[in-house]
Amino acid sequence: MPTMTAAQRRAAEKAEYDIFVAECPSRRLLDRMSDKWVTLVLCALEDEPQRYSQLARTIAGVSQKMLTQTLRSLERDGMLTRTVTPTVPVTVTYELTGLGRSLLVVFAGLKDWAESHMDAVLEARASYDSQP
Amino acid sequence: MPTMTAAQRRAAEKAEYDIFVAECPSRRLLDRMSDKWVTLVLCALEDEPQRYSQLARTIAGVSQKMLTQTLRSLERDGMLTRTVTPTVPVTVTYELTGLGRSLLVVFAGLKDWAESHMDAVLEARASYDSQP
DNA sequence: CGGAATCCTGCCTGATACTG
DNA sequence: CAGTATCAGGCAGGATTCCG
Repeated sequence: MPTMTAAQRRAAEKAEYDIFVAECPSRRLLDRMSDKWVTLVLCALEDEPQRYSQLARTIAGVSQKMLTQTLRSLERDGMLTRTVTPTVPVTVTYELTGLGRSLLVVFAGLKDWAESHMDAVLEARASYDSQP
Repeated sequence: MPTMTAAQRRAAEKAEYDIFVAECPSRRLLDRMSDKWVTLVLCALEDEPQRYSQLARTIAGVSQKMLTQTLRSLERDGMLTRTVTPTVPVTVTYELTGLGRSLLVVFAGLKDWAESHMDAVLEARASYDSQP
């Protein structure tokens, strides 16, 4: 439904850029960043620009379809640049932009958290599962 | 599944806690944290414990199914506690644990990024779309 | 109120084949 | 090498109904 209810419109006006409003661009952004492949692609490009096939190898388990789709959307959002070098065969290089790099900083925090708190999570999970 | 294949065990030994290995617990954690509802639930519980119906109202657009599913998984992972008060009708309260609160700090960074870089993304997107 | 159970739809995703 | 196109399936996720 393209129209908003009165309640939705009221909420939108009241708190612009509210992450809890589904229609808010900031929420859309959050949804996009929540994409599992987005995180991995950005992390893979952290140190240096990479070619398509390199990315495919680094990110184990991704299909070409998803990799291409993710790269396109990230390019569209200004997170990375796509450079085609007309060699034979053609060479395509992906590189983070400043914007993408700034997001990477946030993701780095996420990654650090995952690696340092994983034990606690596994413990909690085991404890939960052992209960009737 | 308690058992690992030889290949999985080899991968686990070779690069422990490698985010790019699909079988790695840290990757699993990342996948889970990438869940869009997880982010929103944790943000909703930031200030104070909330009841089920309060959460459903705060997080616009979530179905009961997804809300319940997300809450269960977060409880299992030790991110929040579920307290049942036997009133009539029953009252269920969800509250962040220390672990959950530590993750919230990371998410806060994500939220800030989304709200402060949204304009740049929208600009990049418009520029991308205007090209042939 | 706070779910659990059920059914059903769609799009996410993988596999395969083809192009430049 | 770096994709695009197509097909097919599986499961995420929504809507609905019922229960303690």
